[in-house]
Amino acid sequence: MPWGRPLPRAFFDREPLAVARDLLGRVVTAGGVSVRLTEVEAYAGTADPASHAYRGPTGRSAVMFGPPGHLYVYFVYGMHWCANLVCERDGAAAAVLLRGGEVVAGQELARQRRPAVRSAAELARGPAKLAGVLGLSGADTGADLCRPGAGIVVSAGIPVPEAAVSRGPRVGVAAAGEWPWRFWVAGDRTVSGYRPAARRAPRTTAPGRIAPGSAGGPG
DNA sequence: ATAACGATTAGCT
DNA sequence: GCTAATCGTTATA
Repeated sequence: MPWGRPLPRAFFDREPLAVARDLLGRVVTAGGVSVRLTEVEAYAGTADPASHAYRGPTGRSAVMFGPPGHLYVYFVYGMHWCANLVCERDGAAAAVLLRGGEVVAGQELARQRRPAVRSAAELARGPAKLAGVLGLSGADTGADLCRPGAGIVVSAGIPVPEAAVSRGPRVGVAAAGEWPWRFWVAGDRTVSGYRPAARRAPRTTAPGRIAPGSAGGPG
């Protein structure tokens, strides 16, 4: 592998802010494609209103409560997958969302997986595109990235010096959106643009209607 | 059982 | 810049 040794589990067994900052420049390899990370976001489990783990373990967030160095892939907007790396000790529920990066190997495969993309810089710009070019989906949740011979790995890559690291609020996050827990490589074209949380559309259906079948359905 | 919503993207103006 | 697409997860009844 040309991207150096896979990162040890101890790398992920730290608070998410430290892991997120140190993930910049590292290389994620999966499904025949490698991406060098340029943009990530930290999520801090039960202490973080924006985290999927905020309200305690559920079927979806269970893997976040497990040991570090595992993959958490979730489905959103009815069509996209986004990939996280679980951090902190077993029992804590922190994770880092992979938001952007540069495709450094397997570009042809990546193009096949994202036919709509026009430029190389755009291939893995945005969390769903990044997970998409790597071929990740819910089936990969729970994968152990630190096991010898793992099919999905995070390699040492080339760490980013402090002077090149920028930090600011997380993208598209309503609750606790102002927390500056997003890290990116300053000026890099593979970093997605900032977007505040989407405004909710006004209600179109009147509230308080009685659902059909609610009175006398099958037991 | 059911409504509301989402850590987004692509396509169009 | 604006918004349709599309469905699993969650909270609530």
